[in-house]
Amino acid sequence: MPELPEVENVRLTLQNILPKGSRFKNVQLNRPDLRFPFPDKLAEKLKGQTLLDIRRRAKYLVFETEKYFLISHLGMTGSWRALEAAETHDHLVWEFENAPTLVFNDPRRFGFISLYEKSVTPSHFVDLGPEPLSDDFHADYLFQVSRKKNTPLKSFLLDQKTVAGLGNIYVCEALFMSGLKPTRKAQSLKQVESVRLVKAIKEILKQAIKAGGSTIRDYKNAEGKSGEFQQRFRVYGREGENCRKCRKPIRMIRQSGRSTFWCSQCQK
DNA sequence: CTCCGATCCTGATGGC
DNA sequence: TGCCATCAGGATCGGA
Repeated sequence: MPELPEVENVRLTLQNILPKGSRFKNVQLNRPDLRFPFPDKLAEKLKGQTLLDIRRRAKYLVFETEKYFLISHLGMTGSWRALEAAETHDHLVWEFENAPTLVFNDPRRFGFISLYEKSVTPSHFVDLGPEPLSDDFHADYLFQVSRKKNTPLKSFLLDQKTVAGLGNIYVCEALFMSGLKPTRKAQSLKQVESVRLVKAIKEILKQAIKAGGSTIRDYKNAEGKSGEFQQRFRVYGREGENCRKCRKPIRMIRQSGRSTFWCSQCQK
């Protein structure tokens, strides 16, 4: 489900729901695990903790309390939302002293929650590449890390070590916007092309964040609102439809088990 | 080390 | 209507 723009919108809406200083009153686990077991003694540890900030790194949400970084990954179908009252079949329920109850639900259970003392760097973050919207992500960087990479551009950009936060939708859209063919080897990237590609990635992500992310099927932010960016897709999910630029039919191929959508006329 | 396929899991959808 | 196959926004693991 959620790539960087969706997770960023979940973060923004969570910030509206939970003011800084909200204190955990009760934590209820309705099953022992999601993708991984819930952290040991999660409920006991969180009770009484005060929420200091809600951040995002790549596709991870980071809840900061006095003692902990609590990491939430949404997998494909994970969602946070505010509830008026408790009593629910959701997987995780958080009650606060002075804020609405928050629930996490994840039908496919590819998401997870983990908890770290603040002195520890969460293991999920160790091998992550730069944030795509930060100054650390620039054309020289992308050009350098693409040298000797024999993998297709598509897989290269999906790899969170290259740049952290892109998923299937935004990789397809960024490759279209920059006019690059998804099957090309990463090492074939020219310097001028890496400039175009970095610009396209930043542009697409900014537009998508502003549009509230993309809702293909069931994505909603924490306030229950769907995204709008799917209305502006140029290639994703448009197999057989005409390219908005050249009118040639959009193609779909399979790369590393994922669908790739692209235009054979516009992308070289 | 690099790269790819298989895998975790449920639910929605389309063909017969 | 019912049943089965296919597909899905992600990340990790193991083998080639």
